[in-house]
Amino acid sequence: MRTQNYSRKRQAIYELLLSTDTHPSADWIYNSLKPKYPDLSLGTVYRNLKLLESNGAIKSVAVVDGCERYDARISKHSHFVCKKCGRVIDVFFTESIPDIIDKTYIDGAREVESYNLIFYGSCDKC
Amino acid sequence: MRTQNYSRKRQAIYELLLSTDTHPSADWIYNSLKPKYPDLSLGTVYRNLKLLESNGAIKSVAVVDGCERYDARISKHSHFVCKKCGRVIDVFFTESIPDIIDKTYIDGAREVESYNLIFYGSCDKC
DNA sequence: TTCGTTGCAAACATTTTGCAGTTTC
DNA sequence: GAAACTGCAAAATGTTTGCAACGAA
Repeated sequence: MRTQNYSRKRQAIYELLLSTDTHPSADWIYNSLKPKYPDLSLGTVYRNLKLLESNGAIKSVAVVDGCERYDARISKHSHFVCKKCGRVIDVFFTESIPDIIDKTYIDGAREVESYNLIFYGSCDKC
Repeated sequence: MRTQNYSRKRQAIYELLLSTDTHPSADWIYNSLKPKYPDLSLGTVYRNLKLLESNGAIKSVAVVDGCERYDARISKHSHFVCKKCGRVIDVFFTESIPDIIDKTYIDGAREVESYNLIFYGSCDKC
């Protein structure tokens, strides 16, 4: 992690991500914070998302319609993506899945650092 | 599936995807076929990838460094993505994973159509 | 002859970046 | 005061699209 000062806007981005379970995109975050931070720029949102991600504070959980979607809950869980409306829903699966996945042997991999399991379909609001 | 004529270039794209296990990007396909099809255009590659995908002939298996990666082997398997070099490796996991995943209950989903499990890390060539 | 397919280039959308000014420590 | 952070706008990137010509049936 590179040295880092306190930043009011980074804090706001992180807290917004913590407060929602909608797994927002950069644009959604920008529009949500803009009323409270009128001088916020989209570039700052992108820069801070990258920074928070490299810190391990947040994760990119999916790319929906070409937009990266983020989550501040970094506990092991998975996601369901609605192909119609783009909604991203948390999936807290049974213990056995991480166990089995962790034991999966992968020919050609030196080190497996993480995995991402995404379900696709249509949600109950569509 | 919408009505469709025979197309020599679409055929070539599909056969190229069948013949490799590198899970290529549109650009890689374009550059590979360009010598044999000098008048091939990148737009045609993109159009045919979308078409083949909507036909179910191929699948998008991952987005690596912002590039969609495709696979013509549509049997149930998973992938490992090297975060350093971008290599995508097939992962043929044990029977139990699909079983358990198929049984996962997802609150908020009406219908689960598919899932995608991607591992990340570094490969043995990096 | 009809309609799917293509090359080409322009358009598009998301994300990144250079720079000069501001904030944090 | 040094270094991190930011707004702004321009650039970069991967992908899509309009159109006129071409090819398949």
